[in-house]
Amino acid sequence: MARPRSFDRDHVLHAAERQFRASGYNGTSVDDISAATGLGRGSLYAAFDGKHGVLLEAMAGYFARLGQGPRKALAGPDEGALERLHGYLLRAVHGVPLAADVPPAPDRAAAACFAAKMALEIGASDPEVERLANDCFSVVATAVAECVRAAQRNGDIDPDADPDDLAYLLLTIIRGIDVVGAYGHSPARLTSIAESAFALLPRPRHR
Amino acid sequence: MARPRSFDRDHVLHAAERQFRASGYNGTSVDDISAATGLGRGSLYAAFDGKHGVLLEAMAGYFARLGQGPRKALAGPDEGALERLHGYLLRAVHGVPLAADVPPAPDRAAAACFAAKMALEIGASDPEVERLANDCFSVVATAVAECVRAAQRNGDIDPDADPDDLAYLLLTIIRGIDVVGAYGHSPARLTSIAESAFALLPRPRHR
DNA sequence: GTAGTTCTGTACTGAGTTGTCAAGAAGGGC
DNA sequence: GCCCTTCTTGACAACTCAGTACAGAACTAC
Repeated sequence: MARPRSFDRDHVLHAAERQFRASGYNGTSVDDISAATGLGRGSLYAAFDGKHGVLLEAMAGYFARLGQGPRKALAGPDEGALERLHGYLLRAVHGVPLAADVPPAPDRAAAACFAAKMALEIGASDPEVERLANDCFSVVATAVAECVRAAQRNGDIDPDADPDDLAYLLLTIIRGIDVVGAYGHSPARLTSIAESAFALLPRPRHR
Repeated sequence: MARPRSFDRDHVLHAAERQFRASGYNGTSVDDISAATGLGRGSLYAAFDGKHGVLLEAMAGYFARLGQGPRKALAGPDEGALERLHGYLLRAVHGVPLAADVPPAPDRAAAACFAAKMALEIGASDPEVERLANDCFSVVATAVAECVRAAQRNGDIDPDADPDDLAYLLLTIIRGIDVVGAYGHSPARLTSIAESAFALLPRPRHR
């Protein structure tokens, strides 16, 4: 009974996310989003209620993808849990991809976690963004902690270590790699950091 | 033979730094800087050549302060080196203060390392900022590595560990704490992360 | 005290920004 | 095939921003 939307909502949000990650929130104008998505201003305002609305929805989409990216990558049997953690740490060197089948962003600052970037830039003055970013962190932290527990059950990590503490630490390191990557360090250097972190994981004592 | 400046250059740069750290680069207007520093536009342009110039000089000042803050805090005899590392990690929970005698910023995103914040926000499109930020990182990394070596000499850290790798990892964790802090986590949670990191430092085997 | 130089504040310009609006286009129900 | 609803497009007005220019103030040297 009415004209249907001619654009794919997710596709638009992806393009907007890429733009926000590349230029930051305040560095991105509505015209930039318009150009990146191909949508006119009017459509943008009608569909997302402006720049801030686009950001919130893009972050919500990002959050939703975390359930299919990191969470799936970390879930699995106890046996390979330690190796899954290892792989996850190493993949963090290349940043957080826009989507599973999309290559990571060319420059490292744009490859950093979307939620982290937005939280650092505007989280202090934007509670909604801060909360969304924290949600992103929490969901991955839970997945990492579960993977740590799996590795503990398999005897690969010291059973006395607190899995939640360890998960927080690992995620903190991964977010730190994003920052160090933004300084312009080579992937090799970042890999070295990730490997050092992995090497320090507490192994069972009776080894 | 001419009218002297009526403002203190360092004071102005400090105020500008606070503003940049609170609102980000693109979120800060020249008028904001003017209001924060009390300087008129004309004086700002004459003394610093505009917003970008203010940023570069503020970052240079930040860099200079690193030599008196972290570097001095980490330097010292081999004996207390491990404890100095411990203290440094724990202080990172409160962020990087504007100056030694100034309390840390009220909200955590504004307390994050100035260089890191700027690198993440505009480093990708601003090579000068990226380089300055990297300089900041390097000088502290060197100081941390030296402190690690001191702790190794004192038998508190595994002598087989690579001090440079460990320093990079520790600094990555500290930068990660900035990010996690921006999510709104409590200082207690950040402290827990810092303590977990410290606990994982490789101790000598013959203990 | 005066001249000369530099600093300070403000007004101005042009570009860029956001959010709105109205007119036209496109598609589904009947 | 017609009508109605919704989407889309582009233009518009109000505003903010960065950077410049100019006039006045302050200070020093003589």
